[in-house]
Amino acid sequence: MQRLADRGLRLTQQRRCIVAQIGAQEAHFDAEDLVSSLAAGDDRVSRATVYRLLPVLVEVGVLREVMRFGSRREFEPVEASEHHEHLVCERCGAVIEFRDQALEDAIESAARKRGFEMHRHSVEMVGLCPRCARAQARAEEDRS
Amino acid sequence: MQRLADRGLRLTQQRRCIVAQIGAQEAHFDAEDLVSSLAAGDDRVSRATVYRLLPVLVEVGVLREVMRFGSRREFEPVEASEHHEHLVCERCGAVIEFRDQALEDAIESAARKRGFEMHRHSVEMVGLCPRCARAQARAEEDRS
DNA sequence: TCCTAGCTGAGACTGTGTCTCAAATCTAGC
DNA sequence: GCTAGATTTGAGACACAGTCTCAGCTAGGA
Ligand SMILES: [Zn+2]
Ligand SMILES: [Zn+2]
Ligand SMILES: [Zn+2]
Ligand SMILES: [Zn+2]
Repeated sequence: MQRLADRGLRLTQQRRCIVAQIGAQEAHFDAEDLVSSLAAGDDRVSRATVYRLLPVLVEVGVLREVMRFGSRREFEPVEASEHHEHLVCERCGAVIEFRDQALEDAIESAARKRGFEMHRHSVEMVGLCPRCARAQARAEEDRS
Repeated sequence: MQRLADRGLRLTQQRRCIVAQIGAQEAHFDAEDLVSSLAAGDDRVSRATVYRLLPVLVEVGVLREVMRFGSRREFEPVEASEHHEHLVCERCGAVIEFRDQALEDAIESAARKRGFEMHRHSVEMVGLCPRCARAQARAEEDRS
């Protein structure tokens, strides 16, 4: 909230509700998640207001937009969650978050090497999580 | 085209046109790029047919879907384009493709370390390209 | 308290992608 | 080559995510 005030933005009741609701979300969420959570509660915040605030929160550094294959824009809080990358399981849909310093270093280095001033980055790995990889292997064994 | 026949899919005139048009595209393209390119030519292929074929081409391994921040689904050919990562400039919109073996190794290693069977991955770096970074620095100098 | 720039809500609008179904067409089998 | 029948197509309706408009409201400074 303070970040908003610092930019001369007003601390309206709606914005307080949205920010509070973001705190109650899972690590990843999208605008519709917020809209329905807010609708379920007693707070009255319109869809337009939610959609309007999210880019602002990215701008002031409260949220980060997450890269995706799907159709909805996804966000995650910047604070309270160290930067991390994502493993997405193709079979069960699980999203595993992880942090790997060697990988971060390699990314920084690749950007610097090309004269690029990197502001943010995102790595997404798609495949099979350990559990599904085992299940898959077992299924193939049975078939043969 | 052969990949389609192998799956028992028909080699229609429309599918030939679409595949040919994909060959004429830039490295990255989306469904609307194809629709308008085809409309400009003499080929008559409906939007629905283009949208229907793209997931099929991903399925048979001709295309790969690219992860993105934007709103349109993007694709790129699997063959004829070595795997690479992306630098996206926030200011001029340029997309710089690059390949970095150290980065690839770090990614492979991070996945293996977590028991993940990785099928594909995608790295997107967002910031300022060398040209825009210089322009930005110059602008800030002038202001002070 | 009053003033006003900034904010909000409702719903129209846009862009992207999917679905429906009658008509067209590909392919196998003759 | 012809025929039959399953697949594919095209046009437009539909669905979904997100943006915009504008009249009315409100936070917050004077
Ligand atoms: Zn899994
Ligand atoms: Zn995350
Ligand atoms: Zn640039
Ligand atoms: Zn690429």
